Amino acid sequence: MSGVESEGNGADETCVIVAESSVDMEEELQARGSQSEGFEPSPSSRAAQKNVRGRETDGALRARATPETPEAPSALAEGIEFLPPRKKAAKTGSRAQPVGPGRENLGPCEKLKPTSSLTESESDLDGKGNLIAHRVLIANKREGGLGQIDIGAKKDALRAKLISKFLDPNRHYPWEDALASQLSNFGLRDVRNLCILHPEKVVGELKPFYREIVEAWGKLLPHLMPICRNKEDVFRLPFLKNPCFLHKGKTITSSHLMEAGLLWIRDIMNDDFSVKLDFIFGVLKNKNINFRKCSIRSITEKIKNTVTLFWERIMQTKDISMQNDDLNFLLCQNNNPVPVQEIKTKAWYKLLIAEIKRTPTTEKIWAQIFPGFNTKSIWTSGGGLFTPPTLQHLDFKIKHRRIFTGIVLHQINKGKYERKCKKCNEQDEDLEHLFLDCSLVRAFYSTIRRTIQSACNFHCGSDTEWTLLFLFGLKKNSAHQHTHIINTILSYTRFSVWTVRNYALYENRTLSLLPFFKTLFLNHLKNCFFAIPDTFNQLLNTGHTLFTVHQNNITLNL
DNA sequence: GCATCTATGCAAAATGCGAG
DNA sequence: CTCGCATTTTGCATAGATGC
Repeated sequence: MSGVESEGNGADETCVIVAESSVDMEEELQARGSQSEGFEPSPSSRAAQKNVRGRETDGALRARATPETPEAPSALAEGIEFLPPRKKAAKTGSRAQPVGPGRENLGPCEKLKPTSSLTESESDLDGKGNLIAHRVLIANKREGGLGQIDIGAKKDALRAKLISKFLDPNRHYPWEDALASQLSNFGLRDVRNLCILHPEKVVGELKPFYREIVEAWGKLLPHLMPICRNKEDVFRLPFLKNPCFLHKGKTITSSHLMEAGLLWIRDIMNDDFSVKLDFIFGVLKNKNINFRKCSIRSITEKIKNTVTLFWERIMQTKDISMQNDDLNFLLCQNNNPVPVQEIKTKAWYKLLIAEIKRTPTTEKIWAQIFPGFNTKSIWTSGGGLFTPPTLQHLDFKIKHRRIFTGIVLHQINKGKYERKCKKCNEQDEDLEHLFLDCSLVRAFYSTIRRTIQSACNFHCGSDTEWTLLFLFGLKKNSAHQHTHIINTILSYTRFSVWTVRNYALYENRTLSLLPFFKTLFLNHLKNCFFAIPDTFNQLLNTGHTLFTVHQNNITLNL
């Protein structure tokens, strides 16, 4: 599928996710709209606006470490960003965002850059650091993706829909004859070309549009079964490269039989499924084909076995009434065979996606670090109450381990970054150190842990469970009544650690974690108080003692 | 960490060759 | 002409190296 991979998805392959990992389009639009009206759902950004605007995360590096590079305007809240193919991205500034307000302090010879991506620093990482694979992101959120659309699969699904319309005996379309004539012009030179998987050489000779149709159909064919009402229908099927007839999981090929033009089951079999060996030998001899009887015998024996099995399967399946003997297929969904013309494009798409999507690599790594931990559960953990996109973004990056730690940065630019943690100067900074083991972080965590325990009446057993909690949050469907609040606290906890670390690394500034966290969290509560008063009031009355509201003034009990 | 390219391994099909 | 064994070819999947 060179077309799809190299062209169709070229941009998708390098796409990156910036924020809003769990909001749908509507919410995203709302968030953007409210931002433009001055409402900022992220209190962090507010705090940052005063003196360190936009430095919460990536911005820090961008603003200081590379003064010639302007920070992209509200880059982190921009949503999903598609970067052009890497080489072009590095060279051209054509996709750069216009310079927005608040950019006065930047150097004179600034160069416009694309908006933020998962990369931390443009000067060091632009175009590098592959982010999260497109194949992962097309999975749904419960599987670690973002439900991103795969355009290639979407296209194939539409092509498949075309075929299923073509096969519908009850409806006729003006373009059917054109498609039928194309199908009789290659391979088997018959509409039953739709029964087999064609090699690339054969498909390559087709006109581009029909080539796409045949290729898309080929991807779905292994899921399908041709409708056969009787033995005669079976005998009209081709047996080479037909996914119905598998031997040891593979389709059967035979250049001898192909060359001899013996393509259909009825060409080589009698009504009792015995092989017409002598006839085959005769045909091969007549056509001057060099062959071995034993080779032919073994290949036909395989065909006989698989055809017999297929026939037995046909006998077991339900009788599908057909009006005529046109070619048609069934798709088995949940053990329920459905004629293809009833299949929706979305169902085709899902089938195609299943082949492409990959489970996130990060799952394996978390499983190594936490033996016995169900790593799949991280995708349904976290979230919280009106969590700002910036925080969701960070949480998503942590889950995927796409954090540019000291070790990674050092690898990329040895002169500029050290492996050591800038905060404690004790150990090398890997992800576990950054978010869990750093001595400063640990002290902070124990405070948060005590707060959650006492104010939210939440208790979980072991230290490991707490560690997992700090990394991923509580499961969304957790029975605990304060799940939302706890997840919000934890999200801000991670975000505070990350931001304070960035101040230390990029600006040599030391901030205290706890006060920083308090400011951010309080601002968030205030925003929620004004933005979603009803939900907020509901939360107030659930019995926690985390904060109180008195005359529109929120007090944090921390 | 991921994408790309290349090398490698594997199994099945095709072929080579000698013996009968 | 057939058979058995060995070898080559082919198609496919996977592993490893490399670059970003």
